[in-house]
Amino acid sequence: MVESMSQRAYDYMRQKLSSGELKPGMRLVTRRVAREVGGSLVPVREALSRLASEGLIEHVPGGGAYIRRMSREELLHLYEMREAVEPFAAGLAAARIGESQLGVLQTICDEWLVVVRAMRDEKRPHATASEIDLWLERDRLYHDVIISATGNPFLIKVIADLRLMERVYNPVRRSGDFLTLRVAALSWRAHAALLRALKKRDAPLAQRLMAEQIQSGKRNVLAFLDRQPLSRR
Amino acid sequence: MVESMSQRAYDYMRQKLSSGELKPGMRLVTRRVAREVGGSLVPVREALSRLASEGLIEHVPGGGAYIRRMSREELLHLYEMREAVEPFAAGLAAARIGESQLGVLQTICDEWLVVVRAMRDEKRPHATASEIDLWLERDRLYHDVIISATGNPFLIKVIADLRLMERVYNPVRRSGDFLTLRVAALSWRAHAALLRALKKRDAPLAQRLMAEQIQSGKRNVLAFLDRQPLSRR
DNA sequence: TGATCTATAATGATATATCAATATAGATCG
DNA sequence: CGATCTATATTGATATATCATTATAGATCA
Repeated sequence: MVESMSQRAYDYMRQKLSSGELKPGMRLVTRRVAREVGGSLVPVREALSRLASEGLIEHVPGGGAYIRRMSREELLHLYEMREAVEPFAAGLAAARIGESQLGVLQTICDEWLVVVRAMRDEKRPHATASEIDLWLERDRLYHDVIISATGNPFLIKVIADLRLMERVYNPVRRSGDFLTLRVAALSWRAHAALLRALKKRDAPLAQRLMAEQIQSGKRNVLAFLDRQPLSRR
Repeated sequence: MVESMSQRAYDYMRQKLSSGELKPGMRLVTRRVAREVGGSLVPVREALSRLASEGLIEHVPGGGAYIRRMSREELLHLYEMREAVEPFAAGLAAARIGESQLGVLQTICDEWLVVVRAMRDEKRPHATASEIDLWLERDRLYHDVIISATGNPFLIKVIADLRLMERVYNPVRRSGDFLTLRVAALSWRAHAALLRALKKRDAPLAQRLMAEQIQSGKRNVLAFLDRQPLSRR
């Protein structure tokens, strides 16, 4: 057993949350999870305790564990929290990021640009499924690089948790056709601008650009929610 | 049983951390904790998992749980994290705090002023033990009030954890004679200035003043550490 | 005496068992 | 046929048991 059962159960649940397989409101039955990861109840409960502490699941006393639901108000609080820490992290990263990490970011921006140009040249208003997968995977990597560049484990942990929540609760990214040419082009421009700020070591600018990215994300989510009927499940 | 064993064990450990009874590097023996709280191993392990997730304890695989140690560098990261969130919270609080909460803060500042004047009039360079207790207890309350005023549960949880860490790892407050007349007077002035900013609903000023408070705290800790020989235990 | 080896105890990690509360599905009755 | 009642199963929460590893204390021997 290379890693503990507790850790395996924890990773298993995070993975399922990250992939979108576990959706808000779903019940987590301890024995079922234990069977799925091939362990017993104790390590699974430990994993669920950790996830509850991170705010991803909710324990109803005597009534089991559920993937946390998030009201519109709570979603706003989530974005508010991200506005507190992620721009701050971007500012730190501007001072601390290394050349090789900047190279990774540049590569990601180049890949995005390829997608944007393909969509424009082929006059496609929406990205393909594989383009969306690439886009989102690179988005995770891009932000991971910046956050890691702060070198601050507290910041890294908190932001990782917030970003996982964002993936669980942001309904936009699950909508399938969110990546329009317009959205892709704007997103590419914003990330490229942030990269330029990091290269120039311009901390205040990097901070401001990251704040704008988050606020833009928040606006998108709110607009989406307002178009949507009340969420089911 | 009004609360779950798991919660009781968790509260028990947080209490012991908060009071300073548990110090960095100490080993936590599951069976011993279980006996102390009157439960069994399972809920205690759940509580320890939560605390580990919060960064307060460290699990050495196969080797037990220890109160986390924090290097000078990690302590700097802790303060850096606080600089990210607490000033932000103070800025939000300036917009959202209610009149009654402002009244609580005013009362606390008044109590502090009484202590400062007593020390000055009686020409005592150091506070008494009971004055220190009062001072620290009101300091906790003061900051709790501000953080709660944000109304943002994410922010509240993260800052509560950071402040608990600060209590565990800040060696200054455990030194007994930290509350000199000078320190008390400066601290009172800083907190009173922040309160004025909150009353004026001046978010940028509140944010800046909170940042200065944290930076000042950081300087104190660093100066203390530099005067200190290598920490024992 | 001092070093090493061994038996014992302590401990972490996990598995299994227990018990009460809750949900579920039949069965019974009006 | 529908409502209610009861037996059964499921589940959460906790306790206890098991097993491997590590620490500890004697005991043995050079």
